[in-house]
Amino acid sequence: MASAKAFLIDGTAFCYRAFYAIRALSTSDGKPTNAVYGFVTMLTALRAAHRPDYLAVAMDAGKPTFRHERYEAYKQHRKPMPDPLIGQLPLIRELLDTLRIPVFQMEGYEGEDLLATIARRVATEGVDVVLVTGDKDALQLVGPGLTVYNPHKDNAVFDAQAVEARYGVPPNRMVDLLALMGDATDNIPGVPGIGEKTAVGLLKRFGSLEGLYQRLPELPSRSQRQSLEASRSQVELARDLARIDADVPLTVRLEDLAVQEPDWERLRQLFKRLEFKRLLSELEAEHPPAISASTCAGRLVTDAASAAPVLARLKERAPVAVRDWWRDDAPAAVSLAWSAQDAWVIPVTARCAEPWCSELMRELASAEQPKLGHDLKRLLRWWRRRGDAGGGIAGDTMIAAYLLNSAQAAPTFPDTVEAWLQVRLAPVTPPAALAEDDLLSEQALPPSEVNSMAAHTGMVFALHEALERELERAQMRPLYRDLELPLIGVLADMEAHGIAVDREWLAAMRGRMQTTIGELTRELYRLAGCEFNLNSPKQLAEVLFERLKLPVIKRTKTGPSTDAEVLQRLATSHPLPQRLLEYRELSKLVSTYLDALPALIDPATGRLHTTFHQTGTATGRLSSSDPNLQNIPSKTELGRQIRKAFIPSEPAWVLTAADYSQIELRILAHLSHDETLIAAFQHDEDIHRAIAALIYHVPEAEVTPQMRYAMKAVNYGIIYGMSAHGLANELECSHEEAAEFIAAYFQRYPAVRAFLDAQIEQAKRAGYVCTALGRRRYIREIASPDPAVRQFAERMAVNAPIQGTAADLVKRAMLRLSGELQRRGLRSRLLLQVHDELVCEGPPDEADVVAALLRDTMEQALPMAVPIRVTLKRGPNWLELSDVAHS
DNA sequence: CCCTTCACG
DNA sequence: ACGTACGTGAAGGGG
Repeated sequence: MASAKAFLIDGTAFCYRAFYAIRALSTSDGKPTNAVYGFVTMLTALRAAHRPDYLAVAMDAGKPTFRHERYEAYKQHRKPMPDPLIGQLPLIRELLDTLRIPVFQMEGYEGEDLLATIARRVATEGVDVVLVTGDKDALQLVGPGLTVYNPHKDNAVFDAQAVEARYGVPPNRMVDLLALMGDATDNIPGVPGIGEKTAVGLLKRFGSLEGLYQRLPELPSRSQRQSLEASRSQVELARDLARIDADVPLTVRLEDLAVQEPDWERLRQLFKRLEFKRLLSELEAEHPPAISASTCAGRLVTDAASAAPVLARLKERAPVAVRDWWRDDAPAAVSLAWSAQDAWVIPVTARCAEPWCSELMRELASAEQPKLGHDLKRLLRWWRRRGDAGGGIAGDTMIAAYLLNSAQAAPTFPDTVEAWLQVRLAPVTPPAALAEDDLLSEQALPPSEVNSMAAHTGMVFALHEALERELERAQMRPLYRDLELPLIGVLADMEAHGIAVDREWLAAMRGRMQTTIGELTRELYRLAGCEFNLNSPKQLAEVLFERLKLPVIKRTKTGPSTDAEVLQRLATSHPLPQRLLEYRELSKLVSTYLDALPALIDPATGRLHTTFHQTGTATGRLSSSDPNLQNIPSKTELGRQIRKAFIPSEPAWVLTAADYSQIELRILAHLSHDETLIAAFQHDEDIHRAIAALIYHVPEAEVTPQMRYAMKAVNYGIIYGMSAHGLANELECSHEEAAEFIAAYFQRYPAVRAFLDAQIEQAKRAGYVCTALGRRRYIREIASPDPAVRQFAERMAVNAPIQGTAADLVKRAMLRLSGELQRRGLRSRLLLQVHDELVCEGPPDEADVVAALLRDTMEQALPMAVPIRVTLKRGPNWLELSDVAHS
């Protein structure tokens, strides 16, 4: 049997090698990682190739050693270690610790001294030692059972024979050789006129340095004699310096060096932190994320008897952690925990109808029962639909995590736990994969799954605590507690109630449009001279630009563009583009709305139930999906007809829609404190006209529609962080003209300029910008060296506080409105939010009260330096709305 | 799954 | 050398 192998690595040399071998790498926040990366890959390669039984790494202490004391110039010419490498040393230490590889380091000694010392101890136990280093000094240690391996020089392994073959002297004479010929890396000069060849020759003849000096007169060459004589003391010093000290006072036991299983979980965390994506995925492929938190034993609730203690706990009304496990549109199981050790799993689907389960759900849903969870809106919506009251949300980790990092859309619960608690939760087999009929059988819901679910649930408390602490630090607790948390219930109600639609109207529209689409299709084929897929931009491009030889106006990443702007321009040279625009408008309406909406009507209610996403945007806005009810057409007459399908849910009821008027501009005036802009709003007239009058220096009455249009574009440009180029594009004017508009605007509104600059400044300084209610958007790209990326970040920094404050405002209005509707016992209810618009329905006799409430809650949502105005309309559907007179 | 296009504010 | 306002979601094509 081959004897065991110990690989002892010169860590400092390894670091240098890794640092210079790997191109600059860094994490997204700019911390260099190339040396760590190189260290990992080199070490992995070494282990894979040689499968050592023992491993150790020795590092220089970075402090003067006995060598410096004896020789001032020792290594003095060496440049200090580069800062980016120094910065990575702690990470490399952490890496080695995680890999469970022992690291030796001692003041006053170099790594090689430690390696030699360890090697000597280890060798006595019959283990073959391999020193991993590129330093020639180490060759002096070579002997029986000890070789030197330089992985970067042809994988050369030096045993005694190889040393002699390469250097012409045995290992124990290497110090003599190095002293004679010098060693540039250590700043040791050597003897003038004596190079490697001569030095080897001398040592062969005289045996050793000592022998050489004793028998110096025997040397025939006078010049060599003189040179050696003159540098004798220096050569002897060099020899002593080169001699590795294998007697470092250090305790080491062989078993400490035994190769161990790395701490995979910590290694995963480290790779993740360092953003080593490839290494991370390779690691996860071989070592799936560790299961943790499995100490939590969950108890299964399957009948009235096992439900009794849970019911009793619920009656105490202590905060409870809740997690829900969904199959399709209903929770397959709900798990509860009062502490990490006190968790219960209730399979819901199978037992939903039984009284004990209904009672549990009712107690849990109760507004009196404080609940902590992750995306509680989903459960709340389900409870509302079942007729349970629903409420009592004491915390939601999804919302809290979103407020702390709105850049990342809706992270899952395990991801959030991992990000904040550095714990990887064992995956739970989705109950959807479990048997439909019987969730209660051992096979369908094995104890390991129950325990995993319990572990997740128990983790809610710790996660929420960590998030709340951070919210407190970021001064977002009021935003969280007083706005976002209570909004969950409002949104759940809106979703659960849904909005009624007129199927017949949608079907009739669809029929009409299909006919037109058929006609258009035939005509388009005729105009093209061939049949092609009208929905394929690629095939269309071929027809337009190759077959019809029309000019390419602009390009996308993949080919010539065929978007509406391009087609509009081509329309003057050929009839096809115009027809295609018409086709596109119709096919968009049919596929996105007329086909999709009826399919999403809930058969149980006959209504559309959108999902509002409270954590979907970077700015604080809501988003809506399945279906998206925030992008129902309004701009073209044809598209607007779709709105006629949105109707009240009771006969004779009315819809009331309330729109903020120029909300973002008003917010800009408020946030910038620009007196001129504030005054313009206080006069409460057509703001674009008023601003145009100021910029063009004409009386308001003489502002032309073109002037007003241009000012409107400039106003929106400001909100979007405009560039002269963008504005020129929008206004179809020259770059110079656009620049003049902007200059004139900022001259008129200097505080606006200052405000915009301050946002960019704030983003640069703090890394984030804030809304009126303290909502943050982190903008890391603001420091990007790439000007395009940076400018994009600057526009985000300008836009986010404005768009986000508008979101704050409308959310507050929703909250108050919903509270008032409830408090007054009105039957009217809030149905939709479309960013700056709220839509309600209710009986006609409540319509005036509702209109007044909408106006009041929306206009008074936050104290502002400018008046906030709301336009109110009502009618029998979302299309046919008439103005509500100002009361 | 990514891209393009287009619906909204 | 290149594309240019901010924020979304959905559909359809194509690799």
